[in-house]
Amino acid sequence: MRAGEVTKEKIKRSALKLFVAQGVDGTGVREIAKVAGITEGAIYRHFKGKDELVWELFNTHHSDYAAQLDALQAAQTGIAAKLDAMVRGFCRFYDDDETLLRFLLLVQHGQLSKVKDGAMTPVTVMYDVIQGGIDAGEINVPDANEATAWILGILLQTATFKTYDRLTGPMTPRADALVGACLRVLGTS
Amino acid sequence: MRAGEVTKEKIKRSALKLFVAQGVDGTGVREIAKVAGITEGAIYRHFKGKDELVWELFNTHHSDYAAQLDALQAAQTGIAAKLDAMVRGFCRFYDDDETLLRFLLLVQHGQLSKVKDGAMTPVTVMYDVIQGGIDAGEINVPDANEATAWILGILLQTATFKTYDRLTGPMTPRADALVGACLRVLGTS
Amino acid sequence: MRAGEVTKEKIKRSALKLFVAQGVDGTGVREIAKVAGITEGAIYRHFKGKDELVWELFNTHHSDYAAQLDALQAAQTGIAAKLDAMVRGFCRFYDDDETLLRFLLLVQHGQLSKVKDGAMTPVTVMYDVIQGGIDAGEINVPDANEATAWILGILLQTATFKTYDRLTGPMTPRADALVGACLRVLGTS
Amino acid sequence: MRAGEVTKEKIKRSALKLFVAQGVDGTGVREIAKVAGITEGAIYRHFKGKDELVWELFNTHHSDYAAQLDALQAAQTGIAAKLDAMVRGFCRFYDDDETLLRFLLLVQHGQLSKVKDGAMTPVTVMYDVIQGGIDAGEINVPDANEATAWILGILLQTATFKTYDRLTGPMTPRADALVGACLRVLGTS
DNA sequence: CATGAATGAGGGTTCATTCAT
DNA sequence: TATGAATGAACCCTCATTCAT
Repeated sequence: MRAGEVTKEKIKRSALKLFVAQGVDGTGVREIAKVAGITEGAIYRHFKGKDELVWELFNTHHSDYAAQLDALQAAQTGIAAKLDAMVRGFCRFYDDDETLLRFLLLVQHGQLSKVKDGAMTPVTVMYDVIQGGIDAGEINVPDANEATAWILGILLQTATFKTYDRLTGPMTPRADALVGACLRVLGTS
Repeated sequence: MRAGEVTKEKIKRSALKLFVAQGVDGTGVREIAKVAGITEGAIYRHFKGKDELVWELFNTHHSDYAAQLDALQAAQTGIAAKLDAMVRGFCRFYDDDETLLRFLLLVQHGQLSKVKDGAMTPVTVMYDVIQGGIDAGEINVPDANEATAWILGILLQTATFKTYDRLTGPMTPRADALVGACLRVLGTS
Repeated sequence: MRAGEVTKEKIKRSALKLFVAQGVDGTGVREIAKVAGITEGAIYRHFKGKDELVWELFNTHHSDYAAQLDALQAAQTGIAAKLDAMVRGFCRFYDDDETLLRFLLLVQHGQLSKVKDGAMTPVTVMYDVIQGGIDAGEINVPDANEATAWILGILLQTATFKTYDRLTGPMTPRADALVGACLRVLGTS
Repeated sequence: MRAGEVTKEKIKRSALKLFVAQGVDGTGVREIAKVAGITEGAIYRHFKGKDELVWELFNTHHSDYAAQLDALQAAQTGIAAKLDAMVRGFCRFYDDDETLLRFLLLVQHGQLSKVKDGAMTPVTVMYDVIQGGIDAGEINVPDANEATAWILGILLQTATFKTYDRLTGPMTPRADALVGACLRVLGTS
């Protein structure tokens, strides 16, 4: 890894932590630099500006998560198996890098509109799986979009409760319960 | 309503709209004043500062929502009826004042820690109902907190999807489907 | 004069002096504020930004000078009398507010392109007078534009020499000599 | 020409173009380097800093122009012939390298004070010629300095008009007219 | 009660320059 | 020699807040 790359990674890590703790608007470039152990100006060698830093942080991982979720579901057959794989994947992602996942949830409001239409996102991956289940007659819900909201809501609010300390400990042990909840909500037999 | 009260309400309404559209940090006092049709300085006659404005906006309605939800569930007997009333109430709240509900979701991260311990919130109301259902043997879930996350997730993510235009139209027509989803996820017989 | 107007004038005067002494790019907003006896932020209540300050300073006086020169020539008949009036006017302007005139010369490069086409400027006023003299057969030069450059060159370079201290004392006593030079260069009989 | 010299010339040419187009303060070292096809740091191997680059650019050519003008006038006898040679020389200089001449006009404000007293400059060359004409009784003007301003004004403002596109085409075809104007303004018979 | 001028701290960003590689 | 990462000061500008009017 080149010298510059190390700095860039330090900037990204520091920014991530601060953004999660204080929000994007609440975090200054000066502060990011200080935590990264460099000076403000150095950030601008690696990013065109604060906006680009936020966007790169979001887009890289958002796309990556989508791709990983998609790979997990594609390896399975049937809605139950696909959902099982995705939920477990989600829990693993969370436990691997909680800060990153919280960041993605935090900034999606501002960044999601920049994602180009038709791009694969965690939401579209989930939607496609559910729509597939409907088409195959495996689940019985009136609308795939609505059902997608339910599944994502169950997963994300569980994660959110951990943020507020209403739930503690890692996510992975909760995977079984989450899979059960998701299958029930979708009305699988 | 006194003259001063009218101004105060204008400030609160303007702030609410702007906060939802641009975020709290992204909205300046100058801008709030302009939309309210007054000047910056006048705001400080009604609020100690921007923070207090945000807090008053949050806490008033947050408590109010909690109280209303609690009244709705208290009037019913049995988990199914209680949940039905609360979900329909939530949908009505959303349709009545979408901006307000979005605001509460938006700022909860920063404000929730200021809510004094033991206070009644929408979350605690929902938790108590679910815990009651568990105690009464009406539902079969391992942990009331976890189940609370599921129910809130289903409701809030549905609202969130409306924000992103993945779902359209009012919430109330979706109440039946939401009640069904919630009951299934809780494993009621 | 309202309180705010006083401050605005102080800002404009301070900026003018500093711009002339150090150039526009070489003068910071902080410095302007300090010389004006206020803080940086106060400047932005009176001007949208540094650019607007420069533009207002330039355009106001540039247009004003043009109008005054035009009035002076319009009151006279014949190229000789018109030129005489304009040259004396120029000398008076210079002696009245040397800083202002130097500023106009200094920034014209950057600002002149913002002047809307067809607007009256000192250059167009002079051009019109000379073109009139050509049409009337009073002077014998091949091209009005070229002759306009000569006249303006004589006047402005004389002013420039004062900036470099190659010439000293007020301009007005030089008016006779300047008028003579201008008439000779135009080939009046 | 050594390899290093080639780079140095590229830097000087790039800087010249950018300075003329954007001003000295408006042009960054980073930008100069990019246009020259090198990196920022490399500039500092050839120049102590930006100031030295500007100064070297100015002084070299300013002195050179003075020397060339002086040689031209020295080869002639009589004010008329000397002036004729200098004006034609000026036109040739302009047509040969317009960018360079514009640069000299642009930065003279800031750099002229660094020229050591007694040094030969285009201004002093012109002054000496005119003073010589006065002493010889060939021209009749009250003050050599004033007359120098007139002659330089005629020449430089003509060049300036070309910058503003009020005059177009090369300078050389205008030489006859310029010589005529200069001789008239000096009152030669 | 309301105004809007002013403050002072901080925002994101660019700059000329230095220096390890 | 040349690179480009890094510095640190300065840039223009916006902010929440105060206060004389």
